[in-house]
Amino acid sequence: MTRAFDSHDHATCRREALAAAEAACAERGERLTPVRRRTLEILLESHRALGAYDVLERLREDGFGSQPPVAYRALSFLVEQGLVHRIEALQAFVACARPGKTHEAAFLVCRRCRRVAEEPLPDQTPTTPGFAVERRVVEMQGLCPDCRNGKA
Amino acid sequence: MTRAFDSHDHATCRREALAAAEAACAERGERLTPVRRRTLEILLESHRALGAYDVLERLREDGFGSQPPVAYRALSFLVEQGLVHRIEALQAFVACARPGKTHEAAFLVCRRCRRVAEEPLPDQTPTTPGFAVERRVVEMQGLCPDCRNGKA
DNA sequence: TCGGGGATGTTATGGTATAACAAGACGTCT
DNA sequence: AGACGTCTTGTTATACCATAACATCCCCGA
Repeated sequence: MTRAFDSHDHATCRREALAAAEAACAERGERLTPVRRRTLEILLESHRALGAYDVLERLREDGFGSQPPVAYRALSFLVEQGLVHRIEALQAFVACARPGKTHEAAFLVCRRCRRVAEEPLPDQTPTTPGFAVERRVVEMQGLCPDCRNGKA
Repeated sequence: MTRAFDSHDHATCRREALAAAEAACAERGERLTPVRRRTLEILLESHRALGAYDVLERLREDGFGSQPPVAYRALSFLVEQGLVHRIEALQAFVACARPGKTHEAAFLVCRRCRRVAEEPLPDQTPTTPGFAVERRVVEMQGLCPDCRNGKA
C-alpha cells in the first residue's frame, strides 16, 4: 500500500478511502460533517502533505469558514479518527493510506514533492525501562523515486 | 547514556559535554563563539527540550542580541555540528547526550516534563525500493518514569 | 593597512496554532 | 411542539515558531 510513489488508479483509490472513512465514522457514531468530509477529500486528491493553511484556503473557496480554527478542527477530528496523519517534520497533514482502523505507521516523506508513503511500523522500537510510550513518530525524509530521477 | 531520566552527577555531565563540544569544534576548525557556547550551556543545564524563544530570552538576559535570528543561528550551528538535536514533535531543541560525532538517534520524549533521552537508532528502519532516505526522525512520545509516578 | 569572509545584530515579515466566545444544528425528552 | 443539552461551526484576537534582508563588526591574511 505504498501507492504514493507508484502509478495507480487514483480515482478508485480516493473513492475507496472516502467510503472507508464513512464506514469507520458510522461504526463509531462519529459524524463526518460537510467540512470534515471536504477536508478529507482535499487531502485525498493527492498523496502529498498539505499545510493547514493550504487546506483552509481550499475550504474557504468552497464556502466554508475562512479562519484557521475551521481547518485545524477538521484536521484534528480526522487525525483522532485515524483518517489523516500529521507529518511532524513538515508540520503538515496527509490522508491516511489505510483508513478504517486507527494505527501507527512509519512515513516516507519526499522533501521535494512532499508526497508521503506509509509503511508498517516495526513492533520493536527503541525505548528505555520505565518510559511509557504513547505515540511513535517515525519519519524518513528523503527523495522519492520520481524526484531522484528529475521526473516529477 | 540515557541519563536524562536517571539521577546522575549533572555538573560532571555538563562539563564533559562542553569539553567534548570544544574538542569537536577545534578539530573541525569551527568556532565555538560566545553566543554559541552560551546557547549550548543553556541547553546543557537540563536534559529538557527548550524552544528557540526560551533560549533567546536567556541569551538576552546574558547581554546577547534579543532578536530571534540570534537564537536560531546559534541553534542551527549547534545542530549542524551534532551538538544539539531538534525534536520535531515539540519544535524544540535539546543538547546532545553524546557529542563528538555527528549521529542520528531515536529520542524518548516526555510530554509532561519535556525531558529527552537519546537511544541508538536501529540500522534497519522502514523504507521502500527507490526511496533515498536522507534523514530519520524517530521520536517516542510518552511519560518518563518520574512523571508516571507523579514525582516530577 | 587594506580587503574579505564570517559572525552578530537589527527590522520586518511570514507561517503555524490555539484560546475564548457567539451562534447555530440536532437529537431527545416531555 | 417546545425546552434542554451537546456537539459543531464560525468569529476575533493573539501567541508561538521561523527566516529574509540588510547593516555592522571583528578578525585574519595578503
